[in-house]
Amino acid sequence: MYTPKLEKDYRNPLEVGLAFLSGKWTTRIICALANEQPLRYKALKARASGVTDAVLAATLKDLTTHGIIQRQQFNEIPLRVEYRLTDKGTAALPMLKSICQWTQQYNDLAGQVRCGCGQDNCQFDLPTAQQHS
Amino acid sequence: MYTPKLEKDYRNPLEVGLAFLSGKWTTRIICALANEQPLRYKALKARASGVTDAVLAATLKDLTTHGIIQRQQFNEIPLRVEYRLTDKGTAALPMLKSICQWTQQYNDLAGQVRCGCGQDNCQFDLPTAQQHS
DNA sequence: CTGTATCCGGGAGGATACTG
DNA sequence: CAGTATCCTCCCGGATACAG
Repeated sequence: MYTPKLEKDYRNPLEVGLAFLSGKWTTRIICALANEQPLRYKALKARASGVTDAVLAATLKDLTTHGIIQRQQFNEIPLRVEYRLTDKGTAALPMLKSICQWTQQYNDLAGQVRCGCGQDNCQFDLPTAQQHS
Repeated sequence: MYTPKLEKDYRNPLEVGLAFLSGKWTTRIICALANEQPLRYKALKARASGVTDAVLAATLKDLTTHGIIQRQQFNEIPLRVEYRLTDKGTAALPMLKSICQWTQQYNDLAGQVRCGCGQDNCQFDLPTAQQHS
């Protein structure tokens, strides 16, 4: 189990918000859930390609703790767990969108970056610049 | 000098944009410049209280490289350097604002976090929740 | 005054093995 | 199926000393 030693030094809400999104897999999970809900653990792992169980589980727990996603467990055999965005998580989407747009508007990223979540309608999978201009 | 060994794995513009803002002092410098322009090196250091020269210089160079701030050097004795936001940097402010608002709306941060930039009119110094509701 | 060079610690994130 | 336990690597950010 990981427990931080040093205290964070947040000086305004902006930094707190940024900290929520700073995890390597955080936005990828939000992205996946924004396109398809609910998703099971295994489905999330497939969409966040490259993540290991240890890191995925930690990220999901973190997002759940912060109230961005919701965990629903069904005690079946085999075990089934479904994740979906909370209202807070859904409310974050326009914010993420604005970051995405700013980046595209001021950088030449044409064709260089794709979401890779595997969903054709992924709203963060925007390969061409100025798509939203 | 620091040179990264592993390549970053950006999958969409969102992650690229987030990476710009991920430095510990990045938003603090943008915040300070948003309230007062131009600012000299020493003034920036005072406003981003706690930063060391090595880290401040690295952050400024990074922001300059990414076209978010502009560096103007006057070859006087003693040396004078002024920093200000570029158009790209200014365009980032609404985006930062949206992050700030989302955080405040969905978290109880009343009185807990302040910018500390020392400017009375700092637009990121928002101590009470729902200030923008 | 405005930085750079160098060294260093801590922690996020990853690999692997194992479990209810 | 859906995780946890443990160990480990890599690099960001900080301290200090020094330079143009």
